[in-house]
Amino acid sequence: MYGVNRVMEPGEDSCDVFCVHRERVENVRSRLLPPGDVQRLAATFKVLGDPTRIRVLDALSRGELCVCDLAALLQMSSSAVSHQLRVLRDARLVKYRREGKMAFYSLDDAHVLTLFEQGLEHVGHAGGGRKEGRNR
Amino acid sequence: MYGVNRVMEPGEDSCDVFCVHRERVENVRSRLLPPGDVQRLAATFKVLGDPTRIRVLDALSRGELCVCDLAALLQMSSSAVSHQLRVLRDARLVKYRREGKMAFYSLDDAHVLTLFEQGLEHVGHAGGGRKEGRNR
DNA sequence: AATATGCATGAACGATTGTTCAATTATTCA
DNA sequence: TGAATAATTGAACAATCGTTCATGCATATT
Repeated sequence: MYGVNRVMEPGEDSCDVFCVHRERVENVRSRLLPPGDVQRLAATFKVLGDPTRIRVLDALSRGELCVCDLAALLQMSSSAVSHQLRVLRDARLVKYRREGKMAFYSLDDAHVLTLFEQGLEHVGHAGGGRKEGRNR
Repeated sequence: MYGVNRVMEPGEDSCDVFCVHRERVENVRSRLLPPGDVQRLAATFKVLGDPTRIRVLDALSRGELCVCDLAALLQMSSSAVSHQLRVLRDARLVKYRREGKMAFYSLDDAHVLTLFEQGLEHVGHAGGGRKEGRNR
């Protein structure tokens, strides 16, 4: 098939590991994401990778809510909510608007909801309980 | 506007936190994702939330590779790669095919690439270096 | 059968994470 | 001005994560 189990030449550019489909690897290497993108991408997904933050985003997917609304809704302290909101804010997943002493949070843009839905598609939303398509 | 800063009645269903836009919260509460979906969604994103695993998926986005290819390409031990591949496999993000003593890994389905691209859109792939659209 | 290879796994370590508790800032109302 | 309220912040803790190192298990080669 390909050049399986190629043995590396003595003088050749050594890269620590042998036993490689060389052409294929070189081809892929030239098209890898730049490190900056890798970091940013991983950072974004990492922020999404917490149940509490998912619940926050899910709550906000219907419209803006203030911190104490979120705290009441999710049954957690406003401190905990606030900490998570900061993380979400730093990742530009939510934005906020101040009105008096309250802060109203909402999803930052459409990408967030799309990511959300794509994720749900992947896990197959097999849990039931809510209608498909999230009708909104 | 809404019923801001409503005071909770003495006999009323207490939920730990006050100061709520009650109708709004109740409305949202009835449409929240079921806990199972929340967990699965967070678990999937958590797996995606690591630079090494992003690099693995990025490498596999061009086609299947064996473990030692990945190790050479990403300059890491095959043990580390194998561990991460197991995590990715458990999350159904990659699948594998055995051929002799080699294991060829590839992305599990189209959702993975879509999630990937959506994530890139969110971070704005500001790093440059690779053409937009990933032409594939 | 004995050796070598490609990969998977378990234990263990340092590093990071999310929560709680306490204190602080900023705004509203009396 | 002073008290009350909404939210933010910092320190600290247990829990989780990703890597390394060592070992185990198949398959292939001699």
